Amino acid sequence: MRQFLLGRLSSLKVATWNVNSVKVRLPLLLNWLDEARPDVICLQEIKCLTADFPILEVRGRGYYAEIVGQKSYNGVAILSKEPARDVITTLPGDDGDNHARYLEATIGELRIASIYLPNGNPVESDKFTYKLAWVARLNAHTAELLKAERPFVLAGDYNVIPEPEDVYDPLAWRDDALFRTETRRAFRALVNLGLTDAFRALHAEPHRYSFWDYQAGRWQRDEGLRIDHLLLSPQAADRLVAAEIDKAPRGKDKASDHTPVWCELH
DNA sequence: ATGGTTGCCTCGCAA
Repeated sequence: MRQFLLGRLSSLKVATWNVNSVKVRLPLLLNWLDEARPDVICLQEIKCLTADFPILEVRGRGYYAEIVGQKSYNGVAILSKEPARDVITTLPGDDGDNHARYLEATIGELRIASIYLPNGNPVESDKFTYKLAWVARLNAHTAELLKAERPFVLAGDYNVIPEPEDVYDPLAWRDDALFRTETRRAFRALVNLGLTDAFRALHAEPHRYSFWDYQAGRWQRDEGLRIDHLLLSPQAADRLVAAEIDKAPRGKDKASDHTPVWCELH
């Protein structure tokens, strides 16, 4: 299997990054592609129409691009050194859902999804209902993916804080849509289908974050959330050799409020 | 401190 994952390469680096506008973040994105050289990177919140994605610039760095954009909000993409195959652009289960939040494709022998799960705030609104329904759809679709018994990675901004150790102040976030009991229960049900949280599988230490709010000096005080996750199928988890959160891009000028998370499969 | 910041075909909304 190994030699077929990405042709001549012996390992596969898979990353996820909510860039919060690909237009504004393009210099930082291109810089990170040059430095980190992921084989695949899933992007969220590109915040542009598909036709406006800077496809020539990423081609110049050696990446193919699959894009699901929409005006102003949301939007996901998958950049990869090898071209994507068998692309789907919506999460099955609700034909009326027109948010650009899901993209799934095959790269080499790896199935990969770029996920931008709904935020869900405020909790007393239909946005929270939509969030929980979206996770339920993802759960149902994942159950189908698992039947193939192949390596896959569900990568993205889940807008879910899995555990108290994944947030700087659990009490303050208790009733937020990212940390509500219903949200965490739905996320656990997804993971309990048999998925592995790549970062947590290799890092026991608490308070490792992938997002810091722009407001109130959260970055300067390292008061963040771990909400960007790489969930691996059993066949992918068997090949997991490394996982990291790269904090460096969050500290740069014109940073996204999220920073890249990546894992390596042998 | 019910504050604070960023990005969007911006003057309100989403995060």
